[in-house]
Amino acid sequence: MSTATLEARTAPLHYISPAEFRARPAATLTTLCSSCHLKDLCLPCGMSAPTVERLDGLHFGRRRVKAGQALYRAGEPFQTIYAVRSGTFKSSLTVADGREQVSGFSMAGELMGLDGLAQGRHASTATALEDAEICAIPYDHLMELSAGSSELQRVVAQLMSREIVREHSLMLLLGSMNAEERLASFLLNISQRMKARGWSPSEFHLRMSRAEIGSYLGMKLETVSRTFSAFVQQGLLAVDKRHIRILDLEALTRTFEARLQ
Amino acid sequence: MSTATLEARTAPLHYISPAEFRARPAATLTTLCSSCHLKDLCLPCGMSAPTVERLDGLHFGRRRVKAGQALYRAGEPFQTIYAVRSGTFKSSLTVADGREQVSGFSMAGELMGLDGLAQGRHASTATALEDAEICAIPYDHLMELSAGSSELQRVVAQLMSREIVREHSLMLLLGSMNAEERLASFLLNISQRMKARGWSPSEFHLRMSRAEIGSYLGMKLETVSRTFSAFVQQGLLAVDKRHIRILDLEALTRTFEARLQ
DNA sequence: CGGGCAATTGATGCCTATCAACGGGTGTGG
DNA sequence: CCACACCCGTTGATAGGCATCAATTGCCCG
Repeated sequence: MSTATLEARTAPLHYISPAEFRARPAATLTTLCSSCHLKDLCLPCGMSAPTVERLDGLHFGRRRVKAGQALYRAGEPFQTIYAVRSGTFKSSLTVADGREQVSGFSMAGELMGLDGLAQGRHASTATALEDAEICAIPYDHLMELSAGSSELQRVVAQLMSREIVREHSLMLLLGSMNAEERLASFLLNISQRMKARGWSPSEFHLRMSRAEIGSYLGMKLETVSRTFSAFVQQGLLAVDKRHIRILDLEALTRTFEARLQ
Repeated sequence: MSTATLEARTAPLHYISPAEFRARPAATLTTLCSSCHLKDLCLPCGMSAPTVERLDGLHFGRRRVKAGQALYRAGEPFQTIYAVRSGTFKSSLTVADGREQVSGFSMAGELMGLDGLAQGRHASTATALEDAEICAIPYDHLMELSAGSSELQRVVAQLMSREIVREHSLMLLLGSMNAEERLASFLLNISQRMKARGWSPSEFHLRMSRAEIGSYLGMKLETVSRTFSAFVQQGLLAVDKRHIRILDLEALTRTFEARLQ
């Protein structure tokens, strides 16, 4: 881990404030969806070519976010949704005493911030787990544009609905699975998302700590660690810290489905 | 409980199929949002008067749903969202073996079915817990109308975002609260929703079984029952089956906040 | 009156949280 | 340059909370 990374991860919670972050001079780099290598994963996914070209008119600003920095924080005014270009983020909910619950992880091509629309303020905090780059999508502009395009309107609505469905499955997990099922489910999900991005689905590097995985899965970090060890002993995985190799995908899937049949 | 109610609740899962249900002749009764007594809770909430009048043009169909009937089922094509006019619904996710996990309860003025948009098919099943009445809102028509009204567009998007935020808090509950905190949280939530509807916030009748509450809160029905008994012993509640009286709201709130400070 | 379901309560065991100790890696400061 | 602090991850011992199995009551209805 680089010096900058460690500094940021261990700093009092955020390295520079998001307000400060956004106060920077406007990004000089902008992105065109039509020529983006992520267009099959990201906002344009499922759109017709003409509609994607309309998106180009918005010239989404690109920004870098260093590991440990917050992209936005719960309570801040909502104006922008974000698409991950590179790197990994965690979204977390903060409760009164400052403890956090991780509500999701976001990888390249995934959108963040849709939960801010309800109250006009961000409902969660997005933190980079490694140096990352994002597209900033001004929500107002996107709405104006989609007023003139039923297709764009549909896609945006679908994205929000997909977020609801995603949370459904997390509720299933938190409500009715045991530790092994939870971790298996998590690993299979990561594996699929890696595959969709052209990476190996069977060997990857986790960007989050055991504590962050545990928070996401509703268990303690020690239990996460023990469950990893159990999977290794069962011959399902090879684990070296955050480096994971899936040795027996079918058995892992069976573990995950233990409660589903 | 009426004969019809019991019949329906104990029938092999649904009394008449939703397909059959929807194949009925078009409802003769339609509803105007502008003159609806629920307009401050429901879809029109937060809209300007002119926009609400535009909604009137859609003439939402009204339908009755008997206790135990499914309004829609997971996997069915998505065309319509629904607003509860009267009665209570549960939304549930079904896993492979037929077991269900309750993902929410809906009361008068609340919308259901927004999760169906993601895949074009309903992601959950909505079942009436008592005889109920709903407004059927054709999603296509709503989209057409909102293309011409940025205000309507905003409200619909906010409704979806609100659903995401609602699920956030359920994730917090499932991920980090113990049995007493979960049940306290549930009761306080019901209490607030009762109050918003002009009913007593301190004395009400639950429409769902202990098993349904347990499924929603990620615990077993026996634990729900025991936790109710514990609250009675602590003087927080009076409980007679499904009839609940909150005796010490502050203490209940403290229980709920035990993990939040 | 008997069958079936909802709810309650008791006894027991398991899963996971909790507390604790240790090793490895990395940055810091004497 | 090395001792030290700190964080991350792992593993062990123990305790506690909740699931599980089981029995009972009350209620509704056939």
